[in-house]
Amino acid sequence: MPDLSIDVVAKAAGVHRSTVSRAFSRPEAVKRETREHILKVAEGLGYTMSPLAQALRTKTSTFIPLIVPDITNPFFAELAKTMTQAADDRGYQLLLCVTNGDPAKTDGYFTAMQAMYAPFGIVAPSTKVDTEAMKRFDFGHKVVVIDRVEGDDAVPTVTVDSRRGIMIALEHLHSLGHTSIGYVSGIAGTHTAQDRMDAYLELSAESGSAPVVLDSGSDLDAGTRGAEHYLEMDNPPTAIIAANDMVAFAVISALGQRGVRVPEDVSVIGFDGLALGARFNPPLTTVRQPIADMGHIAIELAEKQNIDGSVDHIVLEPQLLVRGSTSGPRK
Amino acid sequence: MPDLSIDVVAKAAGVHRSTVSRAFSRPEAVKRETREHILKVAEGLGYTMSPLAQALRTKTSTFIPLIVPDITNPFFAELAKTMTQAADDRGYQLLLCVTNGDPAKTDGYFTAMQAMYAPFGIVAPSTKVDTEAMKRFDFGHKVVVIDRVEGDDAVPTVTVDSRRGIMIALEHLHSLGHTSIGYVSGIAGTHTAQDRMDAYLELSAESGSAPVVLDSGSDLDAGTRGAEHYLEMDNPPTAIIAANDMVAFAVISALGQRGVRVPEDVSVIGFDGLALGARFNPPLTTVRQPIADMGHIAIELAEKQNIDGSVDHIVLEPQLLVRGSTSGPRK
DNA sequence: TCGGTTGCTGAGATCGGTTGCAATAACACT
DNA sequence: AGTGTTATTGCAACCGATCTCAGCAACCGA
Repeated sequence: MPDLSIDVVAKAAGVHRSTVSRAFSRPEAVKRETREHILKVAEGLGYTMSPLAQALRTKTSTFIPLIVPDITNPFFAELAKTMTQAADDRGYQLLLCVTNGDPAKTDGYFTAMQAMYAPFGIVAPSTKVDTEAMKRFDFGHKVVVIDRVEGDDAVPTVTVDSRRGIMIALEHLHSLGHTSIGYVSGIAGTHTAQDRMDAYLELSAESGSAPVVLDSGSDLDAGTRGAEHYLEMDNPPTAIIAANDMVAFAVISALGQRGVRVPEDVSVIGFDGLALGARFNPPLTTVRQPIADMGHIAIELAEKQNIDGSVDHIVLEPQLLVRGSTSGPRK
Repeated sequence: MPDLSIDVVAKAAGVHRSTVSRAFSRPEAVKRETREHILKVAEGLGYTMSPLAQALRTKTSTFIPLIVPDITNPFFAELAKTMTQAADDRGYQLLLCVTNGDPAKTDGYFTAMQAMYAPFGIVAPSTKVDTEAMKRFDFGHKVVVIDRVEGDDAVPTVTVDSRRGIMIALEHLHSLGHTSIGYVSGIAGTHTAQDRMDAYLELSAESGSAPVVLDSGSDLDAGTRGAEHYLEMDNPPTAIIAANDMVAFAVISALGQRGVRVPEDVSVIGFDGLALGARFNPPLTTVRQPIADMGHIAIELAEKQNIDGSVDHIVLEPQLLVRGSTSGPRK
């Protein structure tokens, strides 16, 4: 594969490099036939422009970093998937950056992002660590966050309405006849986790039933502990809301190992709407986040901000997704 | 953030650009004190070299593309996770490329990879499409494939021993007392899927029991169809081997919806060893692939090949991971 | 026929580094 | 002191594009 530079094409087409460059990046500035000829020659040679050289010169690239803490978490995986598509649709190239919760790595990715002249980046939920780093690198105006953020003002965000989601879950459970509804918390550090918990506490109180927090832990074992707590109770709730689908899985699994069946003995509802949930045993009823929309919107927000400097905060509506893990309470 | 180029540092340190360059990339070529001084100045300015400019000039970068068909599949997610780490350990930066099975995208990533001067790339399973593209782009000698490959010779591979894995599953099931063991196939197009199927067929025959292929389909619904098939049988097997964990999940889920319980009514064993399986209901017994090892080894293989041109084929041993989805056959 | 536009293309500097080559300094040896 | 090495550093071309500016031809109206 002979090295193909713009000069090679230029020579082959009998024009100057700058003309070739224009033929590609500013078509209207080149005479129609010249351009067509150049394009044909380039095509024949199998030439493509070097994104590196391009980025170096123009100080802007088409690389969009997506920073997630853990790609193993299906929520982030689905997000990554739809965002890859969304980015692609708009001519960007998504770069997945997995921090594994390591602040040093977050820092690393931010500097890399800077160095690669990424026009903007997307940060998925999103501990304080990440947002701090964001500011430190003066990226406040080039990042979209998929979560609510501390100083809500500086950076655009897209979130789903946590309170509404919990409300939907509660309503669903109420409508099935449940009155005693427990809660198991999710991954700590994120605002959404906190929001969901708060919403549960408030809405429970409002509806007159006492909140039962089975576990407020942060790690992946919250589900397991929540289940244990449930088993120890004299008068356990007849339904459980899990802060997210992964936790719901863990709860159901742990319960199952103790002989408690879902939904026969206790109903469980998740939060996320993972595709995986459809293949769980039983299929998981859950509050669905419009993940695909989030991806597209995040990119739109970023582009919009880059143009007119606007900082928007989009809040999406979650939806109820009824599958098999909820039913009426056991008599 | 003032633009930080090598010249800025050079001026600040009172030396020439080339000296700064050497201080970073060829330390031994600069007098100790000079280097230290430069590094200090750079540090103070918060300077980092531009990987872009560097790659452009040296025609080699530290970007390692990892090409996967679907990041939503937990197997690839786990692979991506460990490979990110492995790459990081060696000073590389992993770029996750998700093709969603789109050949055009695969092509796109390959050219991008070429343009970015990636020293090599990793392709995870891996339909014919991918391997063809590999050759088309003359990347045969710069790619490691995580799967077995057609013309096994040209490109280094790391795989786990499918036959051995199936054997382990079979042995486990036999030791529990099962004699009639069904099989549900996995995602098509990959060699590993074919290998596992073949191994099942052969080994079943050898052990004297007739193979029962519940579904040989390729898509994600193979599990569901397999379960349906099972339900229609007059004399269904007492255990099922699923070609991979995802399929196992689907099988158990579909079975569960029809009132068939695992492992009480039928045992199910998966293949992959996903962390997710531990939180399934019931926790999934499975044949574990050493995913983390695969990641590290893939990178080692690539580096080795880059140095001495060797093309190795590493085959790893799978392990049995007993959890809760298998037990003795129902009397 | 001449000054003024307009449209297109070529020259050459530049982005941020790398690197072969030359220049200088320092040191060893006869 | 004279000469040969060796260690450092500066110079300048180069990687593959982009972009401003200038040159040039065609075109317009008077």
